[in-house]
Amino acid sequence: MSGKSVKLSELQLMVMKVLWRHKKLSVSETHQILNRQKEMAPTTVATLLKRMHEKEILNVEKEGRQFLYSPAISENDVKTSMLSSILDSLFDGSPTELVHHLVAQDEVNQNDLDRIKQLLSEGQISQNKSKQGKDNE
Amino acid sequence: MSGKSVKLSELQLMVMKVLWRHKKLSVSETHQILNRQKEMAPTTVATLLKRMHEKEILNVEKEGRQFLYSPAISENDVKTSMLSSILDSLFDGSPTELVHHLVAQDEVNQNDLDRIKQLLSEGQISQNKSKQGKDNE
DNA sequence: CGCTTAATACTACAACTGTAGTTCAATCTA
DNA sequence: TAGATTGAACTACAGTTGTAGTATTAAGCG
Repeated sequence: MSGKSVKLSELQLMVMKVLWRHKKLSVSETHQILNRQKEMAPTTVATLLKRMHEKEILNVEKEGRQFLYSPAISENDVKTSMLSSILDSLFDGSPTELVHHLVAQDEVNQNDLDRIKQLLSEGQISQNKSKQGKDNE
Repeated sequence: MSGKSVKLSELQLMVMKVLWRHKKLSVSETHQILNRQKEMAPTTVATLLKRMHEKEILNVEKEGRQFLYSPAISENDVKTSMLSSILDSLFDGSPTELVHHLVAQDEVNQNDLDRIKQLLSEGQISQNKSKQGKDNE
């Protein structure tokens, strides 16, 4: 399971990232955080969250008179889904192509290269990846 | 240049792929090709092409009484743009993370792995960051 | 108990997208 | 030359997204 193709807009992704990090937030909390990156009205955020809930990418629960939203899909699922989406649509499903492009366009520095190789070497067995960076708040 | 952020929908990408491959096509030719993958009315294709031209992602030229459309942006630019877009939005700009994810999910088989490693080795030696000013964007 | 406030609900609207019908004009063909 | 065909132009419409104003309602405060 968890193999549904999720496609999120830029903004929706911003919302998700906030919620992945904070687990569960009210509308106004979400607004406060989002507002730092991009100014918008509180009602805008409310609408966004509501719609995202309608699409079942967010869960809601009521606490008192306010809603608490939380992610209904994991960051990993979204990454997988979006990555495999561009993989198919742009790179003919070839990860090699993708990586090649990544390297060729210089998005990757020597350090990255080393780490990637490192990771590839140990790679194919363990798929343990959990690194959560906290930023603001 | 060529550092503008292009974002194309799935369908638009299909159109682009057809045009990248065939260089220059009339509406009906495009329709015929696209129609194999996804059934749609000829007028639909015409509308698509027209809109894409309005957005300057396609060039047009008139031949007799029909239009010939051709790509106004290269496949490479689109790959770069979309790749760097998800790189930033999903992987905090870290190609390592991206590759890691690619590997961690079953998208990559042993053969891919080998080729990627191979390719990384070359990348590291030959085109070793011969550019400092990645002042794109 | 009224008033202010906080929160949600409802409504709106424009741009973009997928989709395609209808109309009109140019061409080809019998 | 008239009818059929081909292409493009114009129009339409619903769904999504970004954006936010307005209305309503439930609390909390004096």
